[in-house]
Amino acid sequence: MATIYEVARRAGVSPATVSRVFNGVRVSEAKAQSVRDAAAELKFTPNRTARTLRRQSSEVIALVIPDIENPYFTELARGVEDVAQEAGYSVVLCNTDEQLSKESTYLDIAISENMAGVILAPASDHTNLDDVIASGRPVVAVDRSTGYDIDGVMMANRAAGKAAAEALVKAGYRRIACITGPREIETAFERAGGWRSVVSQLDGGGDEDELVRYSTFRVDGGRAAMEDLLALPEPPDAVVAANNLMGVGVLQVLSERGLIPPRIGVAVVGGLPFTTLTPTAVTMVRLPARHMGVTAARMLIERINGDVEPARTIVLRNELMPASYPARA
Amino acid sequence: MATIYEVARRAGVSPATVSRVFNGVRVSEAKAQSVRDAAAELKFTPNRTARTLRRQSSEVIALVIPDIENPYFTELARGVEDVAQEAGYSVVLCNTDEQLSKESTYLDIAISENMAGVILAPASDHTNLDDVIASGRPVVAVDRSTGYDIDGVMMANRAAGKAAAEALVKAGYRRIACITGPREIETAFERAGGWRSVVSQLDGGGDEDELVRYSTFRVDGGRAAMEDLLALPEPPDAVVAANNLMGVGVLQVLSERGLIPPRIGVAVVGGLPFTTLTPTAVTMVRLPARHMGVTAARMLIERINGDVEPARTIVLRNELMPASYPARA
DNA sequence: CTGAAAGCGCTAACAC
DNA sequence: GTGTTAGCGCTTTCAG
Repeated sequence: MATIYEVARRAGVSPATVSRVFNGVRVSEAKAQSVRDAAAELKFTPNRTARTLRRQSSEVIALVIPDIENPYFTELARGVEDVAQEAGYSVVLCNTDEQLSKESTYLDIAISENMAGVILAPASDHTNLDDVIASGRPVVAVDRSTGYDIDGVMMANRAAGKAAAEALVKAGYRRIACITGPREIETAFERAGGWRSVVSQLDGGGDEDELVRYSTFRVDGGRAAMEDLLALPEPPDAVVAANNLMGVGVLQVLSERGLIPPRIGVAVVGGLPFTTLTPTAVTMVRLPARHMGVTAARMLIERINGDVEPARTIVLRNELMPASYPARA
Repeated sequence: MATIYEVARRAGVSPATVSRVFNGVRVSEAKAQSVRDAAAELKFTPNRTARTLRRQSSEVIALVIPDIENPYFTELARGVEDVAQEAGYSVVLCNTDEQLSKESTYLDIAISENMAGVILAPASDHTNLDDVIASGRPVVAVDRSTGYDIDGVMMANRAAGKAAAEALVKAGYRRIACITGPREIETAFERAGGWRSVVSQLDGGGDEDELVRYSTFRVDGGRAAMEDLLALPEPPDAVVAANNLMGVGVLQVLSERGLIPPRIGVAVVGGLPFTTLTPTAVTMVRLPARHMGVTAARMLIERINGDVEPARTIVLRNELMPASYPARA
């Protein structure tokens, strides 16, 4: 790879001038042109590593997410990417697998690679951000909050859980279970909280603990929990799935057993990705994942550009897509 | 962030010794210990940017894929990631959106960030790898080939298309269409080729051009093509979808029109991700995406470690999951 | 085994 | 406007 020095020699200018041309600093048109020509002939591309070392900051931002195979997070990633690209940043995607150790490795890398900033969907509420914050890099939390005083973009999780449960109540179900993610994950806990606030008002209130299941935020987690609920002496007549993948798992189990909605009521928080034959009798509470990514990326870039306002948290509204029920059985 | 010099001073040794400790070069145990202590007290983390600049190579590998929202590619990414992590590399994921311009930007970045290597699923067969190859970085192609003499891991695409079509023939269908991706994408073309080799043998052979559709490798692409086929004066009685997302689109359209398989036969190359209620009457030709990622990552790491054998291409076998048909109508 | 010192490629004062 | 120069933090000869 050619360096700035070779370009400079060929163009008959100093290395500094070459640097200026590539950084949009004013240079006489004649010299600028000969630099561009020389650069083209040598196929010169500025070495980002050197630039980063010198500037103490790179043009890449880290997006750290817990599950790259979850379409919710890839949609989020698209949002981040589109905004970042626009602003001249590239995005590196880091998958933590919900593990604190992987998360902390990636955070270290973000620091030691001098990345411009990080957008983080924390693996748990024990995530340690001391170092990255001490390093001065801006961090924005997405999807889940952190306990630190930093920017964040969240979903209205409680409201989403509530809306899901209410839709089922309105449809006439009375024994409504909830399948959610691990207690340590805020979104899981909050969505279940929304559900709880609804079912505790029902006639049969008081059964909540019997009807909630904490599992993994994945398809198999939803499956296992649903099977468990069906094995109850008095199984539920409806269920709220607290995320998209769990919703898929729930529907898989139900359809295997011929309990297709509305036989058993189903509401899911999040969309059902790539569905082919979804029963229309499923309520969805759509979460604007892409929008969350866009918003977070914009905030981060403002911070990178020197914004020093106090930390903000933005809560995104979700959208209820009520089930349409077929003629009543 | 502390530097190697501060650690050195505190430990009473030279910077070189600190460097040695962090690079596993032999140093007397006494000094090593005091370096470790000093580093811990100062919370020292080696600056990767500086190391990269000096070494002319970083510990990150680029994975460049055309669609991060396609579960096929995220599954591939997981495979890559697991192997890379194991070997001490981190993976940065770059999404090209099937656009050559984005692809070439990311390739440039990989070079100018001195990345250790790149795994690339080319956006088209016009992908230009001159620069990255000239830079000496190893490149492994996945999913699609490149026209360059480099390592690659591919699916048996023709065989997959053939198997899909054959399964439909065996099930008794005779007018079998094919919905595939853009002609410029090798996998699209090859899978269609497999289908063609089967249907051209049928009684009604000769209709192939009428029954093939080239569209985008996405859900809406599959939808549009399926609708188009159904509008034919003599619509097909079955269809091969050349990738997972197109398969989803096809099934969506069919189920909206009450043409659920086996009313119309469907075979899809790739899995149907996150399905809830898939008719059992759908044939799938499973593609081992994760395995492709694992294999590619291993090859790349061997190259990074100095392997100079001639380029190899590995073709992965797919797995036919035949439809199970309900009692005949 | 250890230290001194050069330099990876670039940018940003600082002088002119 | 432009050139000179001093590092950014690290690794790696080269001596000792």
